[in-house]
Amino acid sequence: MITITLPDGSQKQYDTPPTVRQIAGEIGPGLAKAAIGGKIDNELIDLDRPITRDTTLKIVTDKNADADALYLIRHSAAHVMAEAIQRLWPETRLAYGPPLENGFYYDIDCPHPITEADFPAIEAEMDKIIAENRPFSRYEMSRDEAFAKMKDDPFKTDNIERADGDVISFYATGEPGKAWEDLCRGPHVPSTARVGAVKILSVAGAYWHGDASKQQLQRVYATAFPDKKQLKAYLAALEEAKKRDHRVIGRQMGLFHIDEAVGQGLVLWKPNGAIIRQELQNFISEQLRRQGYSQVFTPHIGRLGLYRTSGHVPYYRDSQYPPLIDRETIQKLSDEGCPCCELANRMESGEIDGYLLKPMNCPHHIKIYASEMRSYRDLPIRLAEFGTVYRWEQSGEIGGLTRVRGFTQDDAHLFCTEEQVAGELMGCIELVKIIFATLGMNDYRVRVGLRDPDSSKYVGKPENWDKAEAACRNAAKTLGVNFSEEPGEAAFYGPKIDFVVKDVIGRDWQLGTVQVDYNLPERFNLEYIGADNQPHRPVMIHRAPFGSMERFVGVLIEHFAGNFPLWLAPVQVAVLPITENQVAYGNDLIEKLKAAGIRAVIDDSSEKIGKKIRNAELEKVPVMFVVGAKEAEANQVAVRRHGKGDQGVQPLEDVIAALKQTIAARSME
RNA sequence: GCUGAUGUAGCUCAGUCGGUAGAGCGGCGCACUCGUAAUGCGCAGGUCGUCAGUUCGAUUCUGACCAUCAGCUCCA
Repeated sequence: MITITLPDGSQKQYDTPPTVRQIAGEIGPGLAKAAIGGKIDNELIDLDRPITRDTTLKIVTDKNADADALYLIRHSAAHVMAEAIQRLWPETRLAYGPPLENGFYYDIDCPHPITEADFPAIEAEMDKIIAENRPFSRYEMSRDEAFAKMKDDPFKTDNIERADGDVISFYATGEPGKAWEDLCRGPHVPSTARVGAVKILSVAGAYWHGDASKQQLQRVYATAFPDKKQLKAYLAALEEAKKRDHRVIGRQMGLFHIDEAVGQGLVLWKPNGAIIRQELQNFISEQLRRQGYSQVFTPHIGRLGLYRTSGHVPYYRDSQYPPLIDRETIQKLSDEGCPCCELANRMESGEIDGYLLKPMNCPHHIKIYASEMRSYRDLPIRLAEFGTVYRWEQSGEIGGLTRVRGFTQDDAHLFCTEEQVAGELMGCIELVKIIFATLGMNDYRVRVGLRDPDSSKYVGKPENWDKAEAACRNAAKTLGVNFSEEPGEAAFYGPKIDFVVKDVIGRDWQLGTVQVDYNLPERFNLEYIGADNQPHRPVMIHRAPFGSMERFVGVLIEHFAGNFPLWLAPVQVAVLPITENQVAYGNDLIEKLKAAGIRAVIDDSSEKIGKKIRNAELEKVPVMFVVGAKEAEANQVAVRRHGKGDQGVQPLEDVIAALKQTIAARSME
């Protein structure tokens, strides 16, 4: 007897294993028609797969396009796409084709380089297969049989090796043995027609097993929905998201510029962008004063030996700008006929000195700490700097403000005793939370980055790592937010707590970070004198609540879609005189706004008021003062808010007082 | 770094089957003096990403390089 429990709590009992199709049919013909699969406990299954145990059952339908339905549809669409591609290019071999959050892809080894021009043909072929309405038929065999069947296909052989269990399944779209088929764990929709509407999105290279030393395959990205309407809505949403891209808005609003002549990944902050950055810096500086930080300044370069001590040289040579060497040394080496590779070797060995553009601020801050004898009474010492660092990121990775080669961290290093670590970590996390709350950024995830036990890139003793990882884990637990532990995501000197957000096209970016470090204090032999009059080693905490100003502002632009709250808006008020006769009054307003510390511009062009309003709206200026003869007469302004329209005529002094208050409160308005 | 695509005016883009280019917006000028998302007319602006090659002639064809975009890999 098999008992099936439905979502409403009702139960059904069967003598022989029922299928989802059968159960759906008993509930109602409409449901049976809409059903594309089932979910027993937490496992998706085919519509026609017998259920052999007592379980809960949710019937998955394509009427309700939830995550389960989309998973089935997209997993099945991947098969349809693979079949279509193999019809067009029969020599194509299939590697791996999983569903994704918003679609699916298939990694293929295809002699024909697929380009966008091929998409319509692939889609047309897919549409044919969908129209053919062929059933997805599952059949199974033993692992050994599967190996024998797939012995000529290295990708599928590899997939079998990675599969769990002794039973390997195949899905044919049609009659097994006669129709197209693929090795697959399933489950799938009952027939190709249920795949609905598909769209090929892009194609890119992808390494087999994600290993850059392995063969590169073609990865075709696509998406699928139950019907054309939902597909269209998704594609429209993608287009909308692109308009929020910080690279687009950054240009429109004159926030930043990246110039080929300056260099890849090197950001020029234009006046409007500089205002946003400065406001953010002012904001965090206030928090730092409150939390007892000390501001420091350090130069952009440091001698190689410093980074040899820290561990940056030689481990991170490939991700740094090459060192600078003084002119005399270069001349001397040139006279000796020293080749470049020899120069590199001699610098690495320490035989030749040079300066590195700093890839991190910590060594400089460490030297500030070490410049005086420190007592336990001095601790914790918190050194903060908006420090600009340079890293040689791979060219293919660079883009916009989110991944750059020169960036400014809102960096600080805390030197404290072992006992103070937990409290200091809490303070750092609090800071990040304040920032996110102030800016209304609630959609973030927290990652605790731990060391990868199999990697050799880390410095320091295992026992130090254990202590540091425990401290991070404990601090994360106090957050009140879910977090994931991710091995391999640690910094080379210690574990970290990262705050990660998504950009408009769904890419993850690390913003705030808090890192515990027992290792650099040891490498630099840092000390403080304890109450016992003995030297002790401090613990270091690295933290940057924004992460980098560049990346943070990039993400922030997209978060607000350029519609910044008043305190951050580059232009806070646009004064719009209705005719030239009010320009003098308008200029008067500008002076008064300036005196109140409000950033304002006047549109004294000879355009009509409608055009002036349109321009100010497009420039996303939060507040507009529309002033005509009546307002000038009465020392009033007609207030208009961006996106909200006319707010009515108000006395100037009242409006300015209200704006000042909103700005001072850093309100989200 | 790898795979693929792209690069024409400040921006968005059209165009040239090889004979040195055009629109809209923006800018400038003039007229209009206007009440909550586009007033009209005129003008200026381009070594068609860079450098080679083929050709009588290259923005167009070929190659290399640079940059941008997407993905992969990487990210102290």
